[in-house]
Amino acid sequence: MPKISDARRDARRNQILEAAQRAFAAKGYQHTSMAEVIAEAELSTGAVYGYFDGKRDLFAAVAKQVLGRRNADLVAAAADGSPPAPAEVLEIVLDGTRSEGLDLRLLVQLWGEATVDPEMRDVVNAGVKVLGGAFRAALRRWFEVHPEHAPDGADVAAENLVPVLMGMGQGFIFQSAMLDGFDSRAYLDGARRILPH
Amino acid sequence: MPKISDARRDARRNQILEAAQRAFAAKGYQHTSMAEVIAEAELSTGAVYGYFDGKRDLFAAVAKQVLGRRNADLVAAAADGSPPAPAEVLEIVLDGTRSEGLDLRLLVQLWGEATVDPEMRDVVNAGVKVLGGAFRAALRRWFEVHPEHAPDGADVAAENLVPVLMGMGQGFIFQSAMLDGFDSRAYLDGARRILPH
DNA sequence: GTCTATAGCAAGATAGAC
DNA sequence: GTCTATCTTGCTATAGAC
Repeated sequence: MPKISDARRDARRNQILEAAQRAFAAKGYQHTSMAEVIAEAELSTGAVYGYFDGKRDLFAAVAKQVLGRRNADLVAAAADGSPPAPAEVLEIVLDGTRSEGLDLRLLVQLWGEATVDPEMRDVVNAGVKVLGGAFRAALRRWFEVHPEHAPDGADVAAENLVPVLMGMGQGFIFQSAMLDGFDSRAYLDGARRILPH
Repeated sequence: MPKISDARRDARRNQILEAAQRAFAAKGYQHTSMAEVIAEAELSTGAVYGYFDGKRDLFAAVAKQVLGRRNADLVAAAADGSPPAPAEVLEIVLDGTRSEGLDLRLLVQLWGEATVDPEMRDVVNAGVKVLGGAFRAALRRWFEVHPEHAPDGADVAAENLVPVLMGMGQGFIFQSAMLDGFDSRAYLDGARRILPH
């Protein structure tokens, strides 16, 4: 039986998660000390360790939350109205990050960490799998309405397009986080030009 | 005046770089200690610090070498014969990494580090700039031969395609390094299908 | 130029009071 | 549940012999 209400516990947990997200985005996961996360959350060591096992656990939780929100965007947008075109699918997901003010460097840091940490790798794989499913479903619906772009059927067309469309999204994230003078409109224009429409 | 010949010095330097590349790829830049790099190179602390200022300097040098080789591949392939189609441009660069046996996780780690380390960020920006120039030149030549895909001229068509084509390459690198059961052929097939040809 | 040994520091996590 | 104080570990980089 918890000493404080579940609602209050959840609020604290969220307070810590949001502070961690800010801190990690600012200085990077690797270069952020627990002391900095704790200061950002305006709590004390003991309090934070009461909610999370440590720095890795905290980063994994932040990542899961972020990936979950991206997926929710796409599912919501695909559910109502006419199915979005491939380029629009990409824009929905990327716009979600922008409107949320998500620092895309955080995702690139997650990728880097996932290359050597199996726990993080699992988080990334799970995120890509879920998001990929949402991509596939949205594309399939669009190809059903546009059979002229799907000679072998909507299923096959969607299946073929998913990896490379996600790749274009990952490329956007990378370039946006990394390149001086990245032009997101030009990138999306280029994508629109080659994607079926 | 060097106490040992330049050739010998270069060989030592390369020995260290290759050891560092192996060590970083295996455990990740962040999680590799200098002691491990030194053991891999079969040298001693003092010897390694005689050639590099420290771990960061070493990683930057490894990254520059790798990016330089990728660029050389593309320049060489574009120079002779008929200009490669967009999908082929992508394949040339990605095949180069495979034939070299480069562990793509190394690049993803570089990206992660570059989000927080200005020196690494400069390395990545310089690499993308050079490689982007090679992409642009190759695409321009192809569009000149295929004006039906370039209504506004070869220059504009190439300019528009470069960011998203590089993005597809970055997506490939990410997925290849990260996803369980990544199918590189399926990815490239999907790319070929949407790219002009 | 290369070696061994170690100084010196940063930071993740814990112990115990309240 | 939350706080302060601190313990412990691991690692980068240097100093000095050969």
